[in-house]
Amino acid sequence: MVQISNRRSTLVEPSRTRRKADARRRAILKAAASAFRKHGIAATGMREIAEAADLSPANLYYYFESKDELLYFCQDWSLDRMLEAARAVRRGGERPPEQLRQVIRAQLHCMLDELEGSAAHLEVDALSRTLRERIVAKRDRYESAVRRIVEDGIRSRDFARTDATLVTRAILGALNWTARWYRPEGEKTWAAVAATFSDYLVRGLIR
Amino acid sequence: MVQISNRRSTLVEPSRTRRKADARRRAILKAAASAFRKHGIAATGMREIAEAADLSPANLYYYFESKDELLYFCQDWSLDRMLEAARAVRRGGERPPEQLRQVIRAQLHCMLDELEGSAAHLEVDALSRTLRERIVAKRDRYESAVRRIVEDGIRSRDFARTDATLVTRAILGALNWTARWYRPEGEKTWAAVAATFSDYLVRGLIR
Amino acid sequence: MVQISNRRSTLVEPSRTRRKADARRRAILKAAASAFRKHGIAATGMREIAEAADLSPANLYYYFESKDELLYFCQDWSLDRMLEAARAVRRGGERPPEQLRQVIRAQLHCMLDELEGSAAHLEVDALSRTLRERIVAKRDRYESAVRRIVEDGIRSRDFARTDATLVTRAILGALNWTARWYRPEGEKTWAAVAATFSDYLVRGLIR
Amino acid sequence: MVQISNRRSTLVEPSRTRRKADARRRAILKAAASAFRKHGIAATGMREIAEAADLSPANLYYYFESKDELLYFCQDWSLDRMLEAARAVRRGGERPPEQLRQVIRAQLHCMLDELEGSAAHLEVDALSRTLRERIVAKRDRYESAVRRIVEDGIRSRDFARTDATLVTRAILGALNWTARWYRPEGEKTWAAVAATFSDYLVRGLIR
DNA sequence: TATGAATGAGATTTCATTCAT
DNA sequence: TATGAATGAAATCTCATTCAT
Repeated sequence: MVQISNRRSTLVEPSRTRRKADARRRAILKAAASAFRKHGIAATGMREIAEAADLSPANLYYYFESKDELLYFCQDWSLDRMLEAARAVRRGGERPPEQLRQVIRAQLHCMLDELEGSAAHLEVDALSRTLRERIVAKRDRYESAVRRIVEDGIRSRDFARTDATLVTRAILGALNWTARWYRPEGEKTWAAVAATFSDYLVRGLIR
Repeated sequence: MVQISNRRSTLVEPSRTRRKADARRRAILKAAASAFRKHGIAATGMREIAEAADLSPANLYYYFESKDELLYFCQDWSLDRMLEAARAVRRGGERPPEQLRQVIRAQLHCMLDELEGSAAHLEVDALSRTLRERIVAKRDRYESAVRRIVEDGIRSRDFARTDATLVTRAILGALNWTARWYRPEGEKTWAAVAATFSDYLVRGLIR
Repeated sequence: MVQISNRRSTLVEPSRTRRKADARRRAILKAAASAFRKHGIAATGMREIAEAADLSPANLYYYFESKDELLYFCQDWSLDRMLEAARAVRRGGERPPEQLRQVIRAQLHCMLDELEGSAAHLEVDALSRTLRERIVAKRDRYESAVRRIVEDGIRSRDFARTDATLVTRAILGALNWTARWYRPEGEKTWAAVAATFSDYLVRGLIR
Repeated sequence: MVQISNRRSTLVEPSRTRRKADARRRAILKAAASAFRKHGIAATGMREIAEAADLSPANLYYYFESKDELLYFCQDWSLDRMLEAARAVRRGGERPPEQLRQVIRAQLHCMLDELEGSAAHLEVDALSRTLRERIVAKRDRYESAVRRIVEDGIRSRDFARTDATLVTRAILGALNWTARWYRPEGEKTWAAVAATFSDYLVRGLIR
C-alpha cells in the first residue's frame, strides 16, 4: 500500500499519538457509515459526517486530509477485512462448496454487522482518479479470490461447468446489494441473511 | 397519483406536441444514461447531461422541469418497462422456473440493452422525498411481482422451500449490480449475461 | 501558448460570443487590478474582485475557471504587451541608450497607465505551479529582451562595462516597484515618472 | 509609540527572561524569513512558519501573540537596522556619493545577508491597519533619510538636478526588488550585488 | 425551441487561533 | 515551555436553476 499523505499514513510505525488518532479515525468511520446509509455516500456531506461523529467540520480535517481520504480509508479498510477473510477461508482447505459458503458468510458479516450496513466499499465513483484506481485494484483482487473458488469447484467437479466470471459477479452483486436494503434494526439478522444467501448461491453451482 | 407540474407531466393524455416532446425526452434519457455510467448518477451534473444530449443546459429545462423530474422520468420509465415485462411473463402461463428465467432475461434486456447499462433506475437516493417514495413504491411492486413467482414455485414444489423474500433480493441484487460492471462495448453480450444468470439463479431454487 | 481550458481559450478563433466574453474578461481585469491595488493581490478574494467588477461571485466563474486562471490571464496579458513593446523598440533600430529609454517608458506606460498601477504581473507567488512556470518563463523572456539591450550597449561602447544581468535586474526592480507606490490619482503623471526614470536609469550606464 | 500587548512588547525594558525570549524570537524570525521566501509572505501560514522554526503551531503563540505581531516584529526589526545604518552613514560625514554608496550597501547587507533574502519588511499589505500604519511611518522615515542624501548631493552639486523623490524611489525599488530574485545559495554573493548596484545607482546621479 | 449570462445556496477546505493539559 | 485537539470564520468553487432575449 502506498502512502497517501506525509502526516498520517498507516505505514509509519504507530507512536502513542498515532494509535490514539487511528482509533479515533476508526470511530469516525463507523459514524460516517451510518450517515452514508441515510442518503447514499455521494449525497453525504462532510458536515453530516462531522455531525454524526460529533465533531466540528473543521476538526474532521484534523483526522482526514480530505473527503477523498476519508472515503478511501473507509473502502480500503473493509476491503482489507474481506480479503483477509477470503485468505483465511482458502487456508482452511475445505472443499470449494464449503469455502464459497464461508466467504459469503464472511462478506456479509463484514458488511452488515461490522460496518452496520454501510455500502461505502462499493461506491467507487465518489473517489478521485488515483484513489479510485487503487481501490478498484483491490476490489479486483477480491473478486479474483472469489472467482478462484468457483473455478476450483468446477475443476474438482463439485460445481457444474459455467462461466465462472459471470457467476462470480452474480454472487458479488447479490452480496453487495444487501447494503442497499439491509437495516440493522430490521427484523432479519445478518446471520439469517447469510444462511439463506450462502445456501441459495452455492446450490446454483452444485452439479 | 399526483401531477408533478402543470406544464409537463407524463400523466396528462398526450397531444401531438406532447408526443413529439416525449420522443425527445426519451432521447435525452438515453444520452443521460451514458453520462451516468461515467461518474455515477449522483456525481453527474445537469451540464454534463445537457452536453451528452447535445443541448445547452438552459434548453434542457425546456424538456425537464428539474433534475429531479429527469431522474424520476428515467427511473419511472424503466420500472414501467420491467413491470410490463413481468406482467407479460405471468400472463404467459409457463411454470415458475421458466417464468423466472424469462423475467431475469427481460430485466437484463431492459437494463443492459435498452438503456445501455445505465443504473439510473436504482439510484433512489438522488431523488427528492416525494418522488423517491413514488419510485420506491413502484420498485416494491416489481419486487413483489418477482417474489410471487418464487413463492408460486415453492408452492408448486418446483422450487425448494426457502425464504422467498431474501432469495428474491439476492436475485435482484445480482441483476441490478450488472449496471455497475457491464459495458456495452465490452466482450460479453447482454444475451450471454442473461443466459448464464438465468441459468444460475434459477438452478439455486430447483429442488 | 498552451490551452488552459476547453471552454475558454485564447486559441480557438473568436466567434461572436467569444469576442464579447473576451471584452468582458478584459473589463473584469481592470476592475480586478484596482482591487489588487488595495490589499495586494494575495489578500484579494474572489468576492472582492467580483464586487469590483460588479458581478456576483458565482458569475465571475462564468468568465474565469478559477482564481488561478484570472491571475494568469492578468499577468499573461500585461507581459504580452510588454514583450510586444520591447520587440517594437528593437525593430526601431535606434542606438542602445535610446532603445533602453523607450523600453522603460513602454513598461511604465503599460503598468501605470493601462493597468492603472496594478502589480498583478509581478505576483508570481499567487499562481499554481504549472501556471507560475509559464509566467516565469515569459517574464524571463522579457528580462532577456531588456538585458540584450544592455549587452548591446556595452558591446557598442555606448555603455560602460558592467554586470549586465545585475544592472538589468536593478532596472526592472525600479520599474516593477512603481506598482507599489504609484497612485493614478496622485500628483505625478505616469509620463513624469517615465521621464525621470528613463533618464536616471540610462545615465548610470553611459560611459 | 503605543504598546502592542501587555505581556509581550519590544518596548518594555528587557528583563533576563525577556532577553532570552527575544533571542528565541529573533531565531524564529530567521526561520520564518526562509519560509516566506518560498511562497511569498501572504501565502505562508503559521503552520509553515512553526515548522520552519521547528515548533508546534501552538507553541509559536507562546512567542508571538498573533501572525500580525510576528510580521510586525519582522518588518520593524529590519527597518530599525536599516535606519540605524542610515544614521551611522550620515554621522560618517562623507560626501553624498559615498554616503549613498554606503547606504545601498548597508540595505543589501541587511536584506540579503542578515535576513537571507526575506522580503518581509516590504509586504506591508499583510499587516493589520494599526500595525501597517506604524510600519509605513517608519518606512517613510527611511525613505526620507535616503532622499535627504540625494537632495544633499544635488545641493552640493555632486549630483545632477533631478526629481529627488522619484530617483529615491527608483533606488529603493531596485534594492527592495532584490528580495524577489536573490537566492543565498545562488552564484552571486550579496557583496557582488552590492558592488554593482551601488556603482550603477550612484553613477546615474553624478553630474 | 434555443441560449448566454446570471445567481443563491451550499459544498469542501483552509487558517489563525485557543484550550486543556 | 510545550502540544494534541478543537473551532469559527472565511475562502474558493460548484451546481441547479432562472431570466432576458
